[in-house]
This record gives sequence, C-alpha cells and structure tokens, in this order.
Amino acid sequence: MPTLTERQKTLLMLIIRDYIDSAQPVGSKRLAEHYHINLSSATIRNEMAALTEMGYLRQPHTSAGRVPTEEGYRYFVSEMMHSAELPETVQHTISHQFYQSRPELDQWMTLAASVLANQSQGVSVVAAPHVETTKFKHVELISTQGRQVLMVLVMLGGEVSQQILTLAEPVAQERLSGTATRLNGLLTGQTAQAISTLTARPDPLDQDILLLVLQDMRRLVEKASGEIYTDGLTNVLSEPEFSESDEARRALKIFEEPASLQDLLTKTTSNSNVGALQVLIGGEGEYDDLRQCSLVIARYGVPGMATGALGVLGPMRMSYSRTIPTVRFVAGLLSDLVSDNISGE
Amino acid sequence: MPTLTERQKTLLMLIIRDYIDSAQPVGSKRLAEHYHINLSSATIRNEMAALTEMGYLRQPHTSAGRVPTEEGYRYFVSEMMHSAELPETVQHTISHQFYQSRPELDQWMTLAASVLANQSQGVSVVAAPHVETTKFKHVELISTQGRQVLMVLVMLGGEVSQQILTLAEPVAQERLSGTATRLNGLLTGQTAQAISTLTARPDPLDQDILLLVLQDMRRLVEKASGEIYTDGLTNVLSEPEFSESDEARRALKIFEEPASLQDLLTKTTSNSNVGALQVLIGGEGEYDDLRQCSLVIARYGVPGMATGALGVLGPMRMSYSRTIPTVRFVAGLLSDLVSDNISGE
DNA sequence: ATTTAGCACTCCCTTTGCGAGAGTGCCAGT
DNA sequence: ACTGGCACTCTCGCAAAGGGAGTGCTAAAT
Repeated sequence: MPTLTERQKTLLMLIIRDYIDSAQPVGSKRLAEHYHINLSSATIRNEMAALTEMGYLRQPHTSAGRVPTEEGYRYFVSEMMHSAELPETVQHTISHQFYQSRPELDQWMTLAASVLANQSQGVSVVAAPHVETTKFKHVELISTQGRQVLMVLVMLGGEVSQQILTLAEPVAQERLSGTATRLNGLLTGQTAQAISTLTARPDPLDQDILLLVLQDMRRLVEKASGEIYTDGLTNVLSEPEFSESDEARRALKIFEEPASLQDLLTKTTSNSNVGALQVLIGGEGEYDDLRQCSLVIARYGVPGMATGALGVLGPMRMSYSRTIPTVRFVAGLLSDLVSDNISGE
Repeated sequence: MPTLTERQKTLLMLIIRDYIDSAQPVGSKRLAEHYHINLSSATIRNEMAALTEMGYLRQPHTSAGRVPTEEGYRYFVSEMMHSAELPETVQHTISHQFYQSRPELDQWMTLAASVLANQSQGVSVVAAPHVETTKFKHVELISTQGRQVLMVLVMLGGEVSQQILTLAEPVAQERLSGTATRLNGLLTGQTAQAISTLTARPDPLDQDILLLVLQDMRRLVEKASGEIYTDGLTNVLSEPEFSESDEARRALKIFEEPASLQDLLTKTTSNSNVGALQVLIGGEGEYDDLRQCSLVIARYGVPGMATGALGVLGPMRMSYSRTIPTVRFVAGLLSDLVSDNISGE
C-alpha cells in the first residue's frame, strides 16, 4: 500500500467528492477552476497520473477525466469514517421521531428504514433484533372459533410470537386456560433446551401444546434474524447507474427475496461487533450482483441478548459522507431502544 | 361505439397481442407474414386505416406501424375478459401452495402477492381483509416487564390485534388476569358502538383498560383496509416503459407509500362487488402517475363481514390474458379462505 | 364489390464524416 | 518543483446521406 502525500490526499478527496455528485469523469482543468487550490492544471495532471498509477483512479478512455476505482472509494471511506458525525439538529429530529412514535418494534423498524432511506437517498434495509437465547415467559391460549386456537407466546425480553393452531377437535376455553396456567407454572424461565428434556405430561392436551410451544421457541431461535424492513427503492431508480445499466438493477432483486437479504446481512456482519460499521464497496469480489453498488451496514442491539442489522445500499457513487454517519447514528439509537427494552427483565 | 366486422376484430386482437410482446409498432406486412391470415398486406392496411379512424389504433408517426390506443386495449380486454381461465394445472399448483402453507393470514397474503407477481410478471399488491363491523371476543393482558403490558385483543371472526401498553405503575399478573376476566364477561359479542355507552367500572384499572380496548377496536374499524403486501417490483423494471421513461417510474412511488396505495385500492374498488374485476387502463384520466400503466384489481372476501382488495400493476402493454385470469383466480381463492375462517364463528 | 399488386412518398433510424471541446502526456523553461 | 505550451487522442454533437419499413392511393384482377 503506497502512501500518499498530503496534496495527493486532498486531491483524491476532491475528485471523489466531485464525482459523487456530478457522476461525470472529472478532469484536471475543471478541478483547478472550481476549487481554489493554488495549482495549475498541469500539476494536477501529474498528481492524477500518480494516483492512477497507484490504483486509486482510472480513466474510462484515454483523454477523458478520471473516475475513482473501488480502491479509491475505500481510501476515501477509511479517511472520513471516524470523523464524520451527523449534525446535532438532525440527530435531534431523528431521536424525537423515535421517542414520540408508538413504542412498538414494528413502528421502530419502519421508522428506522424510512430515516435511513431519506437521509442517505439510498435503499435501506433493517432486520429486526433477534434473540440469541430465548427463555419462556408466558403462554396464552385463546379459542378463536371451532377447532382453531390462537397461541400467544411471550419470551423473557418481550419478544412475542403468535400462531394459530388447529386442534383435532373443539376444546372449551376453560380447558385451554387450565392448560395454559399449568404450562406457565412449569416453564417460566426455561430455555428451549431445558424444556425439551421435560418428561411427559398426564393431560394429553397439555402434552400436545407443550410440543407446539417447544417447536415455536425453536423456530424463533433458529431463524437467522428478525423480519426485514426496507424503504427507498425509488430513491435509487433515478440514479444513472440503475436507470441505464441492467446490471445495477439486478442488485435490487436481492431486496425482493427476504431470504437472500438476511443471508447477506448476517454473513457480512457476523464477524463484526455491534457498533462497528462495515462498508462493502463494489461487492468486494464476493457478490456479483453488487458489483456496481456499495453497502454500508452495521449490527445493533445488545450482544449476547438480542441483535439485529441494518444498512443502506446505493450506487458505488453514493454519498458516503451522509450515509455513514446516519447508519452509525441510527444503529446507536436502536441499540439504546433494544437495551431499554431488555433491561427491565 | 362503432361495431367491428369479424375480420377487424381478429385483426385488432392480433395487433394488440403482437404489440404486447414485441413492444414495437406493428405494420401490415409483418402481420401478413407472421400470422397466416389469408390476406394481403394491402387489405390489412385498409382495415388498419379503419381501426385507426375508429380510435382503436394510432400511429406514432406517419409511416410507422400501429400501436393500440387505450380504447383499443379496453376493447381487447372486454372481449377476452369472460372467456379467460387459468389452465387447470396452474390452478392446482396455486391452490396446493395455499393449502400447504401455514394457515395464517400473513402467510396467505405473502403467498398471494408472490403468485400474482410471478404469473403476471407485474407488480402485485394485496390488502389484507378488513372487517366491516368488529365485535369483541376476548382480551388477554400479559405483563411483559415492569410497567409494560401486552394486550392481545381477539375479535369475532378471528382478527387479532396486539399492543404494548405502558401503565403508570407496575401491576401484578394476577390483577391483570382478574381485569381481563371481568372485561371478557362484560364485553363478549359487543360492538365498539355498544361498548362506548357502558357506564363506568368500579376498579380504576378495569376502567383504564376498557378505554384502551375501545380505542383499539375503533382503530381497527377505522383504518381503511388491512396491511399491504407487495411483490414483483423488479419484474417491471426491465420493461422498456419503466427503464426508459421517468414517467412510468414515478408510478412505482405509489408502492412505497402504503397510505396512498390503500387509498387507490379502496377508492377504485369501493363501488364494485366482490368477484368482479376492474381494469384501469392508463389511469383512466384520474391518476396522472399511472398514465402509462394499467391496473387489474378485484375485491375479495365476504361482503358485509370482511373484505380486502388485490391487484396487479404493469405497463399498459401488460399481458392481460395472463393477468386477468390470475387475479380472478387468486381473488376467488382468498375469498374461500376468508369465508372458511369466518363461517366457524 | 372486394381484394390485391404496384408505386410514390414519408418519416425514422442508423451510419458516416467532421469539427469542436475537453483532457492527456510530455518537454522545456522558469 | 512547478508551470506553460504543444501535439495528440478520444468523445460528443451535429448534419447529411442512405436504407428500410410502412403508408395511402390508384388501377387492375378476381
């Protein structure tokens, strides 16, 4: 990794910044005129040649301006990563929105997706927090009609799962309530692990429901992450990368398949800590469909208890200086909310 | 409305069909060669002139082929509306998917959106069924942590609403259960209307919860329709209408704002019966953003009890012969499911 | 009376050529 | 070490030219 002189650094930064909002290859003359650096275009040309040599810039064709390479973006991002903060007023506006919304996970996720999309002008994706070990807290059985029973399962930490069961034959609400009460006494505080070793129950209904509870708890833990929320798809459609090339558009397909999206999120953030951002530029050789895109992602939540992931996808040319602080800030905010929600346990 | 000769009719059908999958203006020669009608291109030209005169076709410019007008599409649609049926094998595949999915509304809606999108290659939208009058069936109060209480409200017909309440001070589960039991005895079978006239309760907790229940029931009835599910956005992005013109792309913005989408669905289907399809071609002068699009929609469910809406959006050039039967079939399927779900009441 | 063949015409779309403009690399001079 | 100058390259936009597809009309054939 060659080192850059101070001048090369500022030049590189300027070029990338210019390209990000013009989407046009940037040339030496333009640079010398628009930004008041006291350098002639010739000097800039020399430096550009050096930067090109080092792999930070490239020319679409001989005698066009320069365009940043993935390497260039990476350098740019690593330079401004730490310093960047969202303006305080914006921070306040966002927090305010969160604290005045209805205190429900669903609302928070939707809001987070919306904030991310609007601030970054990219496509946002938020995966709901997912518990790592689930402990039983309470089960409720409510007869809805005929043989159908609504089972509501509440976990320590507040996660709720509801499911409709269809029993072999109609059962009165009283009997259901009895079963629920017995199971509550028996299971409170237990993990799925512990429950699976319990011996058989005398009442056949108790036994059936116990199995269903267990199955549901397992499902909760096994699924890789929580539900997915996205927003801002249309933001990106007007960007030249997406409206012109088929290739970038293919990246959007990922957002229609929750499974592959979860995959991407968990895979790329699995080895990173809560609080640390990750910036994937140009698919990093791994994801073909993202070759023209960048992805800024972060984990949030309370490690060991419940964590989720969120991020923003945009063209490689996206406004990192806006996206990165936003992702960081929203991740922090959600971490606080999750932690508030858990602490009361 | 001028009447068409049999020959003009078949010609019009062919032209539209050809344009639908070529996206190119279709000329007389091409028509004479590709489809083995025993007519010379000259004759076809005469008929085309007549059809143009009548307003079913138009020429982008002198001496280009013909393109269907909105009027043309309307004729086309009204001609094939009734006869069109989905092939039996497809019908079976789809039903099969529904009956083997978990019997939950959420699953069904997602599946319906997916089937519609795949079959029609357009963007699908499904609004969950919404009850017209809600009667109370059961309330459950579960302390989750500290002052937070999960309220689960079940309506006659099986609709479920859950909400987290934050009380002024912590309350023991026993007391919550007592309140729930008392309210259940009191409210079963009542409408929101009736409940609002009830006199005050002695226990202050009972009173508070009663108000919250009432509020929630009102919210359920008031919201115009159920939650919105969509799928297939990317299907449409590769169509020339969307990848070339900004205008068509603007139509997709509607899909990012659940509110405006619900509006559209309810407004356009409010005066139509369950089971009747509606086909909006080119926004029908009403919706500017849909000028280049068509929309096939239907209501489903059980009138008077619970109904929802679903539909497919595509370019005006969409494959009606595939979309219309699919929408009709899926609407029927969902109607059956909803009706099964209600009948047991 | 209807259909068809032929013809002249119109308009789009692509190709071609050319000049302007922007940018580059390099060299020589400050 | 920087800058001015110069020759060179390549894109882009524009205009002109040619091909192609399609049309409308008329006159002949069925």
